[in-house]
Amino acid sequence: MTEVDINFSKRVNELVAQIPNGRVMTYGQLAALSGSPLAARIVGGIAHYGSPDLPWQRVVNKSGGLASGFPGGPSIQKAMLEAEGITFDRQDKLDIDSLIWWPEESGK
DNA sequence: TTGCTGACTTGGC
DNA sequence: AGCCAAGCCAGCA
Repeated sequence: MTEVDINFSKRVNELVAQIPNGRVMTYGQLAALSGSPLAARIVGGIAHYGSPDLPWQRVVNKSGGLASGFPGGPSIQKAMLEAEGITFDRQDKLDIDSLIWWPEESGK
């Protein structure tokens, strides 16, 4: 009955679903926003065993690189992000500093 | 039921 | 500069 009723996975699930087009988020951010900044791994687990309908391709690691174990390979994720309007500085690296998105920035 | 792995992050050497 | 180890929580076997 309270906001704490939301589970970790549910919280991450909602956040990923709210990522706008042309923006990306890091696992650490999703984890921190979900309540545990060190639970970045859990976000990945949720991504694999969570809702496949969410834009997990917009979820990247803090290194500015793509996620690991992505279905099809990082090249697929890169192609998806490029289709969203994201530009890559390297073969598999993106400008995380410019493409990173925060839920509080959604109105800023 | 318990145990282990896992789509990561950060700090220390 | 790059590499190693520890920590977190949830889902599957």
